[in-house]
Amino acid sequence: MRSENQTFIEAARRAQLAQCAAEVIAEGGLRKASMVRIAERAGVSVGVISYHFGNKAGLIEAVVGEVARAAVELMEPKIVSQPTAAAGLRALITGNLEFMQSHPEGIKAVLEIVRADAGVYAEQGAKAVTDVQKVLHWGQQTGEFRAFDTRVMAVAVRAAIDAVPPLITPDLDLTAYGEQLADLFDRATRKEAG
Amino acid sequence: MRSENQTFIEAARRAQLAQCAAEVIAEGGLRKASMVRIAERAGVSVGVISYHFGNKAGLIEAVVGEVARAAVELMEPKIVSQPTAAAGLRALITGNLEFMQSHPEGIKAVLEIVRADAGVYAEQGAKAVTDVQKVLHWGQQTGEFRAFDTRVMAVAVRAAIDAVPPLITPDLDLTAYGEQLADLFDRATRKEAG
Amino acid sequence: MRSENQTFIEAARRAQLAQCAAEVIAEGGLRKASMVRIAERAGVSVGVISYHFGNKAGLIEAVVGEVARAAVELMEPKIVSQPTAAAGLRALITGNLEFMQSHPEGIKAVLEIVRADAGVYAEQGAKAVTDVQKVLHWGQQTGEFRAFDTRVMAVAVRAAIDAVPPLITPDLDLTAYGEQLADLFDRATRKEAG
Amino acid sequence: MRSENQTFIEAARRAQLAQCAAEVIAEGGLRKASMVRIAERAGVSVGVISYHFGNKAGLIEAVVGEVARAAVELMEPKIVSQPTAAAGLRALITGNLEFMQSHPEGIKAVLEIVRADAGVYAEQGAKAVTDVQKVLHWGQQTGEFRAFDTRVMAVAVRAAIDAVPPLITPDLDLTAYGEQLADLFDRATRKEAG
DNA sequence: GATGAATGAGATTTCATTCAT
DNA sequence: AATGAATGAAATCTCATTCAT
Repeated sequence: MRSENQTFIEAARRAQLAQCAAEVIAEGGLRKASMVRIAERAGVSVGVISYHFGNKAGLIEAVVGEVARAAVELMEPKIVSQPTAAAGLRALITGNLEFMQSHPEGIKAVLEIVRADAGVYAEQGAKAVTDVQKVLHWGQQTGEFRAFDTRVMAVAVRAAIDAVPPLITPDLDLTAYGEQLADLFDRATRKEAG
Repeated sequence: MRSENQTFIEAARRAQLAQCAAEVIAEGGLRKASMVRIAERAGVSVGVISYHFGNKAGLIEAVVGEVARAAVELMEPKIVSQPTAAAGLRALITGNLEFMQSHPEGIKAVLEIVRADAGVYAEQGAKAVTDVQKVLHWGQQTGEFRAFDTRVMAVAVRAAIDAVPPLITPDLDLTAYGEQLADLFDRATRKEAG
Repeated sequence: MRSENQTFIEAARRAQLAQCAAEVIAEGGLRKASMVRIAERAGVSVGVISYHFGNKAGLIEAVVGEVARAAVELMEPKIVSQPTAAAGLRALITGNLEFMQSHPEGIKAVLEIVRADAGVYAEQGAKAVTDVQKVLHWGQQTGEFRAFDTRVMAVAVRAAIDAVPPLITPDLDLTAYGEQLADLFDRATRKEAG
Repeated sequence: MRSENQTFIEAARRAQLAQCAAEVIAEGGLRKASMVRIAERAGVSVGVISYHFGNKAGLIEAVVGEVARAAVELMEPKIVSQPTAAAGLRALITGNLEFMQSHPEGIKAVLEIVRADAGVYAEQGAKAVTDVQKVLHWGQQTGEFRAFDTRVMAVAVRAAIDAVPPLITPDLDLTAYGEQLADLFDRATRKEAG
């Protein structure tokens, strides 16, 4: 019971610190997100971060991990439950934008991180593309989608989605944006006379 | 003849240093592109960079400036000479990819810079989008293009293009990639039964 | 007890570093007083200074602040408690020299700083003169002092005082020096046949 | 004839460069007076300074030398030709201020230099004081002056004079200032019932 | 578990000086 | 004589990391 409690506290602490880190990164970019600033935001001293995450890389990894986990959790069921590939692609796009709505700092931070440490996160970046590619293959095999290079299309979808976070303002209607983007790629992928 | 010669040497040195900077940035990202590394690549001492560009910001500006100038020079005439907006959009996309073919390090470096110093280059980034938007407006006014949010579409076009440089390898056929991308946005923009 | 202790350590460290800085500046001038030299004198690494004072300007400010506070504390009551302006002027002069006796490095350092960063400390320099000027006005209004340009006199008093620190040696009798200087300005200011 | 001509050009060049250096130092202080800035002011390249003066120290020395020579030339005859020590002291003070009138940049520059490199110019500084002291001794021996510590008085005179250059503005009446200062020290030095 | 003082490496910038042309 | 490109040292500042308490 004691260790469970401790583990719980530990997990909560890690989540809190990761959240603070995400906020700081989202606001000022990765370069300005020093350990001191993150610690200040969390109201703790720098040593705490080292204690919980080993080093800065560990913290960054945790930020990415938390957001990725939440993203997959939210979006995956929505996509795979769709009856058609076209609906799956639409769900993928709108699901991503919904996620941005609910986790704007998290997604901004992760994009900052992935872009700055492209080398380290190459694998994650590649997976983000192949996940899209799977849906595209699905649609080509069912005959819903026309013939096109799935990699080119997947990269474009991914890029179009990842371009959104920096545009987010209180005024931006992400639902409408998602519909526009989904229409865009619906037309780009489907066979001629839908 | 003497001063011309000296000006020539000066210009050559600047070009050489800017080229080295672009290479280092393209390879390792902006964060790892310290003055020391750039100077080492060029085979000179760090002071030389300060001497020619004043400071690091001056060097970075020079890199961006050179690439931007070359890019506009190559692409603008191609786009504006097109008879239709659809052809203009295709030219914009394929022109960009052609430019990447000839200046891969330059374009990689500039994208790194613009993303890392988003604040400083916000204007340039916005212009890159509005330039696309102009072509889209043109097509909507001639009736070639369907109704869509031009900002969403322009951002997607720009993002799809800017996603390419990191993918470049000796094996990648940029011409084919360009045709695929142009087809993608051709279908995404045109009226139903073209 | 713990936090008080820590605050105490922090304050002691700051005072120690400010003292070391003052010594180094007093000995070799501000130009030679690099962070490295000051840190060496204190037996710590350079980063410690940034840690405690933010940057070099912060350290310098601290040196000036400490000395100025101590100087005002020591001298102000002595001057304002005098019954006549003549006695006030004498107290001002001898008080300054007494302070030099007890804080020779501090006063040397501050004079170095104020002279080197004339622009930054223009206000402080001006105040040092107007403080003298006030006493002179007082004497002219009570009729103790003859008519003279109080600015010229005040500048001369201030300059004569500030010229002393570089002359300080173990042999120099500052009390006698103070009496001589006070006599000088007593005669310079008073009405003809006192 | 050739070498004389060359020597003449050489001397003119040196004087011009020293003048430019004095101006730059007077305007921005010694710290901002880099070789590049001085060379720019003179419209030549940095190498020229090294060529003519060996190094920066040589240039600085030349600046001090030129001003000192001009000052002595102007003031010495005025002082020694006075019939009384009191008149001599007055001439010393007003002569110095007249010199500031005609060579404001030179005198500002020299004061900057002497203060910054106090160690190097200790001798010159000492001489400036003993020159005053000689006049004071003279007055004490003739009985014009009262008994006082000539060193204290001389330092005060020198300090009061050297405090003036930073105060110079187009509005400041240096002649009036000189009279005030001369009156001050006249009263400070003379016997009781003048 | 937490603190925060201290370290030391790395980056930029400035500058006097040198030297080939 | 003059130029100006290049060097190399010195200085400041920022930070991730470590460690005694």
